[in-house]
Amino acid sequence: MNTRSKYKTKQREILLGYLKDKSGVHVTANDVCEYCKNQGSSIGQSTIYRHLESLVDEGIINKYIIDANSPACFEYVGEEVHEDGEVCFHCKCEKCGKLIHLHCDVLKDIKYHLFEDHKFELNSMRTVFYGVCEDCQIHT
Amino acid sequence: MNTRSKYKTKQREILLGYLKDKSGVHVTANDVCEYCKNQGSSIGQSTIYRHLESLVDEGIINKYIIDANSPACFEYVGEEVHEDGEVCFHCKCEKCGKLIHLHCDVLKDIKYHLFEDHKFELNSMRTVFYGVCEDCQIHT
DNA sequence: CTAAGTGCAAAATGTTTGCATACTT
DNA sequence: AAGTATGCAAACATTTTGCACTTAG
Repeated sequence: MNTRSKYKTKQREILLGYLKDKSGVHVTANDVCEYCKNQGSSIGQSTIYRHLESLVDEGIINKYIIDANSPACFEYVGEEVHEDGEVCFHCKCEKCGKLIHLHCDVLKDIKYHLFEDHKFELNSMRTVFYGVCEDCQIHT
Repeated sequence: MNTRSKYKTKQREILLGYLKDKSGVHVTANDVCEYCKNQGSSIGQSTIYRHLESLVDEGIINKYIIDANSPACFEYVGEEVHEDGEVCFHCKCEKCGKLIHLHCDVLKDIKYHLFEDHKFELNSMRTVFYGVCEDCQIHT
């Protein structure tokens, strides 16, 4: 469980830089692999997985598990502490599998409503809306 | 994607019966396997997975993914037909595992909002809100 | 009779682990 | 020098798939 990293290595810098650069976007372990490959500075997948785990542990990135058979997604959330405010939702298309990332004020109200009226403290990080995305509604 | 079952088979009956019996409890694909084995009427694992998928598709059971490396959990939520207007949401407590059913007008608006503003057609049967229930907020 | 369901074993997937080597401090 | 980090390949666990066979309607 205690997987925090202690040394500053080239691999960690590259990985963290990439994640930071992709702030607000979902990134899979494989995306990182690909990126590194294309950069010439390839990083072993075990190293990538190990760092991703550390970073989640350290609270620098978040991990989202959308579906059993899709790869987990990671997202940079920063090294600063995040107080309240930040509410982010995910929509998963049941047809094409696309993952849509929503930062929306109206949706923030859901969290408030659930808590006030239903005494349910929503974990918006983990909650995923299933449905059909725009593209798939057309191509039916 | 259209995996609804059309025939009534012995295997489906056994599986559904077991799930119904375990209402309110988490059940993994493996649990079903074990149960069947112990009942003498063993069912192939592919059949189990295929039925579980159908049942999720039909909205009779819900699927919960807790962690990438743990098996998915399933839970019976009922066979009643939900008419078009009926929007029903489920809240799952991350601590005690309790499943809460919500019929709420405010929540209906979410569906409308997602469609109007994000062009996303929500499947409310399949969407689960994760969070912490009232009881578990107190006992922390 | 036909379409759907079954079950086995093999494949696929995403992730983790063992271990020898290389790097940080 | 000592403790970490790395990377490969092999191991893992869960879930899916191909295919021949059976069964429900």
